[in-house]
Amino acid sequence: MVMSKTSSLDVIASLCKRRGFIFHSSEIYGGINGFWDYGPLGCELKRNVKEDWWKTTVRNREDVVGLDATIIMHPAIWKASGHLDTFSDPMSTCRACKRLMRADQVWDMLAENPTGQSLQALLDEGAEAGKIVAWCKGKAKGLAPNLASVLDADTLNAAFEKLTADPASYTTVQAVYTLLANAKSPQPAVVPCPHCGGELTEPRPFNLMFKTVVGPIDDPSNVAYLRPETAQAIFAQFQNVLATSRMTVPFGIAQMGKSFRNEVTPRNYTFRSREFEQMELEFFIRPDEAVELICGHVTTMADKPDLSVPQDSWGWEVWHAYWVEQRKAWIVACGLPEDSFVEYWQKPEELAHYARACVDIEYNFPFGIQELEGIAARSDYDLSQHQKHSGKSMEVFDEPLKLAADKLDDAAKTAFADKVIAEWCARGKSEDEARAFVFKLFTGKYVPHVVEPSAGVDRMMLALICNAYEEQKLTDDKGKEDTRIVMHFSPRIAPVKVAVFPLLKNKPEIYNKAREIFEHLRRRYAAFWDEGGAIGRRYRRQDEIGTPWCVTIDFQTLEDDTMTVRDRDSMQQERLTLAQLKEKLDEALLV
RNA sequence: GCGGGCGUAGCUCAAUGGUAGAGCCCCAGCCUUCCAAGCUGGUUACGAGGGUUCGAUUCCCUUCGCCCGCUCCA
Repeated sequence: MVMSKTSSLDVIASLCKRRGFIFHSSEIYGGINGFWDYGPLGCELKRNVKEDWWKTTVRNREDVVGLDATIIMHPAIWKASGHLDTFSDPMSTCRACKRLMRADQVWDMLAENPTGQSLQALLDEGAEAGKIVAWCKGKAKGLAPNLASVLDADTLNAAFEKLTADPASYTTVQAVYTLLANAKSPQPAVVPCPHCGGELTEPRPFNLMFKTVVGPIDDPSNVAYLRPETAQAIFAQFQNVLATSRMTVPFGIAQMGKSFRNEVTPRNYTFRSREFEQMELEFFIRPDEAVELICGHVTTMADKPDLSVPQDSWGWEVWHAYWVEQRKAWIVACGLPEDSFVEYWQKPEELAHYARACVDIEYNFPFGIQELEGIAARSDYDLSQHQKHSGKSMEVFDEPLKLAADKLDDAAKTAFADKVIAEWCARGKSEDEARAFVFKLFTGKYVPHVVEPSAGVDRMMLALICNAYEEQKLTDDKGKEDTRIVMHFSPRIAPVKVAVFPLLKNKPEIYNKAREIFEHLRRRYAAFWDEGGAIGRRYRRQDEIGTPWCVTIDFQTLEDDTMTVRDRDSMQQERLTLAQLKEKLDEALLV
């Protein structure tokens, strides 16, 4: 058997369409970029992935509860989270060198690049018009070749006249650079590209969040956004969940649902879609200082802890590592082999300013190694932001912490406070901030920290589909070659679990017995009935959609109630009774 | 958003300034005692809009989508 695992995305996309996994959204109207629909099999697969995640993350645990919040929320949430600022920068493109850049960063970029620094040096020497002209005729040809004064002698002359007539107006790099681009141009002045001197387009709003209007009046005061991530609702509803779920820190809140991002470049099939679905968990933990007060010490990764069962003494670092392991275990359970993905620990300089650590789980897609899921240790950033912006307390009261603090005498408290203040100051925080935090801690209160495993449903599905796809070259007994396409989905996520065939459809006794068995099985498992064509063809059809087992009812079934159970991957057959078959399925499918 | 390439049936691909064809898939029927067998019949396409032309799937323009690169990426 010759196997081929390296398949292009085109071949996979073609199968997905042919068999009803994935369609392009709005296809009859020409499609719409960055939006994809799941067909009959795709939606079963998606449902299975989500249910498996939910069961593993929420139902099978005692320390995680769920939330299902709205997609449209108060716009202040996105102000507090930082999305409104970071997702909506006006962008300009250079007409000459085609670079895209944030309009508000143009002058900073110039100041930091060789062109700006070269000009600054000229100004520092006391910029005379003649020197600037010489610069345009010399150095600038390499640094800013598309600058109007470099390209065009008339513009350069006009610039010279203005520099000579009014030197006081041209004392900054920005003023001179702008003049060199605009000396002869009609109004309005253009902004020159910091990279090449070419003309930038007008800044265009580049909103990565989808905007909408709440209520019938289309007015800026009614603007709201489709959420760019599901996580923020969890923070916004944190106190409600805490108050009603009878949970205490450490515990988690999970949510699955649609999110929307106006991606610059939707690319790579469903990988980067504008409408996508997330599975996010916010797992709230005690700050390390609280752990220390309660347990007397904080377990870190240096202690090489056993990560299988959570412990009270774990600090954020261990909790983070724990969730990385949990998430990897789930991914493997869904059918992605351990060696098909990599765990990438972001380097300190790559981390967002509030993040303490972030691990990307990356899968080796046909188009490259790309992120499936991220597990971030986000400190108390999110809850603190919402506390600040909403004015509502995001603190919890931690009884064991209060009891532990009460046992300390004043001297011990002072010593502890001094230690924490020193640590905080070493991390660049203010002494006042640290003191306030410790004071709260002694009363049993703090804003919880959070570890956030955030996975993309669609990315997971794409990885599962890519991983499952295989073309096998088979040679039969007579030496005839044949290609078998198999989707090796794990039974847990396979869209159809079991297919039922009557060996012959024109023999009523077999047919009726098969229907009876099918009706029995379908009530418990996603089952599929197929009576069309030869038996081999029916097996191959199921291979292509990844059905793990096919059962065939034949004459022997009528005698001893056994049926042929054919395994997708090995193509081996065995005879089982209905009870034995159910046992086999239950064992493989239990999450 | 820019540059380049590409859009013909569900899929993979032909041909053509003058009625668009194949293989596979799919559907119905016959046949069939375990791996895409056979026979009969059937559905389905020039991405969209405009222009040139007696006539455009073919030439031109616009648009939409896909692919590659650039750019961007809490």
